[in-house]
Amino acid sequence: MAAKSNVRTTYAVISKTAGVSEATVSRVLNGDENVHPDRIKAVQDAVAKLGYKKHRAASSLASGRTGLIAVVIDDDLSIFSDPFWATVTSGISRVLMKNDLQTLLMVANLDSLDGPVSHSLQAGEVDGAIFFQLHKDALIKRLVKQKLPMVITGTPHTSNDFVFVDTDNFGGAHEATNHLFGRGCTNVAIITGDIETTAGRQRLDGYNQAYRKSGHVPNKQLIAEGDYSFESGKAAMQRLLEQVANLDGVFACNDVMALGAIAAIEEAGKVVPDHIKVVGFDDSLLAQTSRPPLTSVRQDIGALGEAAANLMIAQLRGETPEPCILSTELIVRDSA
Amino acid sequence: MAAKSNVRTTYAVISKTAGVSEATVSRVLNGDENVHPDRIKAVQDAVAKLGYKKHRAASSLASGRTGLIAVVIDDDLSIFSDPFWATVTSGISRVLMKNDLQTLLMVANLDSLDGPVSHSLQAGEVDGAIFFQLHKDALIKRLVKQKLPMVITGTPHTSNDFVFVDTDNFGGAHEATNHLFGRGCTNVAIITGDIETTAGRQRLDGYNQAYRKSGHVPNKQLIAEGDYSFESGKAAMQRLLEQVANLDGVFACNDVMALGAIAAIEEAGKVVPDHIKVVGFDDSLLAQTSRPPLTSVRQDIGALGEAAANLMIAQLRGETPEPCILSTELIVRDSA
DNA sequence: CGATTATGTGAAACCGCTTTCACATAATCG
DNA sequence: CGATTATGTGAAAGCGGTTTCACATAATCG
Repeated sequence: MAAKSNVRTTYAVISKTAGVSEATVSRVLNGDENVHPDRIKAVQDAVAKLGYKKHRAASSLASGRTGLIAVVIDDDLSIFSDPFWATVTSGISRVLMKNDLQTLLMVANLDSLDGPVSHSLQAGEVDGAIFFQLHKDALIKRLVKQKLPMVITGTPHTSNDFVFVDTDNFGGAHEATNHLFGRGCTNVAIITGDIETTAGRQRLDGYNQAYRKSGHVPNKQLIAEGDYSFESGKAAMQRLLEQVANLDGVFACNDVMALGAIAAIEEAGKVVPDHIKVVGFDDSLLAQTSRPPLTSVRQDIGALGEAAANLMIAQLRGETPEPCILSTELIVRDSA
Repeated sequence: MAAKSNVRTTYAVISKTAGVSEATVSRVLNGDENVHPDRIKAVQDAVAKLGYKKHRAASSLASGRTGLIAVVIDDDLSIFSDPFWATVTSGISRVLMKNDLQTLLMVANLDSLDGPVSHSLQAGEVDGAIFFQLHKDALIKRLVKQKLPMVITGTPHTSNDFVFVDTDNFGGAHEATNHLFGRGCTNVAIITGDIETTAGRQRLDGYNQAYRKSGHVPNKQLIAEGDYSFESGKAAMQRLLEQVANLDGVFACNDVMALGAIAAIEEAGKVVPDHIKVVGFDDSLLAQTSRPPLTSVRQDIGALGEAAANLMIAQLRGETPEPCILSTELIVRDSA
């Protein structure tokens, strides 16, 4: 009388209830075309009735597909204070989940080609990997050879052969700089981000081109190098204030540096935006809460994640998708 | 002549190279005590030589353990701008990885007891789950019955039966309030967070108790309700300024609201900290970059994640660990 | 209308690891 | 010193799906 309760529902049970073989159950559950409608129905009914859910491990073992996509993040300083990747990741996760894939998070140092992450990826523990802002290409190159589907968030140094998504850094910087000219500025400086990164260089390029288009020539003195930190923004601004007379506009390559710049400007006794106008990049929370509220280039970070996930899914289907560049939007507030 | 290259190394290969049975290979690789040292050595050598890595799916299927821990995040607004959970998660991930566990990220709406997350967890796709700031206990309660090891980050409403980690919200708020009195304030208001949450209530309690200890009685007028947003902080402060004469100190339950409060104070023509002193909570990036720099209660968020992971690991070992409360530190800057 | 091609199905092998069980050998005991 | 108890090991049976293969039946053809 004691019913065997709580035994896992398996194909055995389903095939019995539906009156078909386990093979057919598998076919139905994997969307095989060549199954008679009646049986498809029978299986689906049984599945619904029994509340069946496939056993991932068993399925993986048999099929070789794990249903897992790794999101790999270099274990860096920036991670700890930057809401950026959190947002991207949640975008990725949402899309993957909709496609019945799981997100495996790997936060680790990627310098070594021999770390646990590297092992996991090479051992086929995942069906694909999405990378964030990589400084080292070595690992990626190796994985590409192994034909592991990959997507890179941010433009890679060696742009060939990789599938990537990125914000339109160039366009955003271009628009920001343009906006400053449009507001009547004539001496517009830039506080760059880390020029080692592709994003940093692209933003600088955008600034330069906008400058040329305005009919002026970008003076080298107007280019101050920062590293995305508050301090660097402040220091860069102080230097600019000393060296450049008539400075009336600054494009900072992220919001944090823009705030640093504003701090420096106010310490020098000048007023934003009356004397000097400031534009940031990211449109982070900081931009909204600072005083004066910061004009900034917004990138749709969630969309970035979703795009990355979609590119991954395309690859899993066997397609070879084109890289994807997402456009930006200038949010105008009081600072410029 | 064509060597079968690129075939996966399996126990079959290892057992041959090491001259033992597959069973013994398994024993060695799972740390079984009862194996002769010589054979352990033999197996380990073979493993090293062949660069072997266990096949997770196969191992899962056979053992019932997946090696996966879910990190479950309610798909809420807060996620998108709050670096908090990113930091916690990376702490979790780091510790888990060290213990040969993987982090499965699940960002989803948890209201339904029938969503994909719920299914995954109940279907045994993971060995345990770490939850963030939950509003609904229903899912958790069900999982607890299924004996799925769980850790909750943040204090749950129904505090019994759950293993959780949290910041010492009470202590932090207590210290913050105390600090204001120590600075000579006599009329100290609080801008609370969401009182529905345990954290919000605990911070209020800390404020109240510190107030009483100082010998004064906390006036109801001094308690303004916020919801952690900039706007709410600003609005709350405006109300306080109207209603309370001689206000000279404010404890805001997070940094964002503290900035909102400062904005309101300055708009009212008063100066921080000369007229009114302000303390925040979180010691986020905002606190460092605001003007004046914000005195704030710092919580070690990375440690919170590590603690959560460690509690999970303890449960996996069969222990029933005590909840864990992490202490805070008051970072004194210019605002108070 | 018999021969050929499509279509649908189930039996069974297999994916790579874990674990039970039986068994051989070594250590301990009365 | 024969009888117990420990200790170490391998053969083999799963774990729960997927996929090949052979086979039956239905549709199409000359």
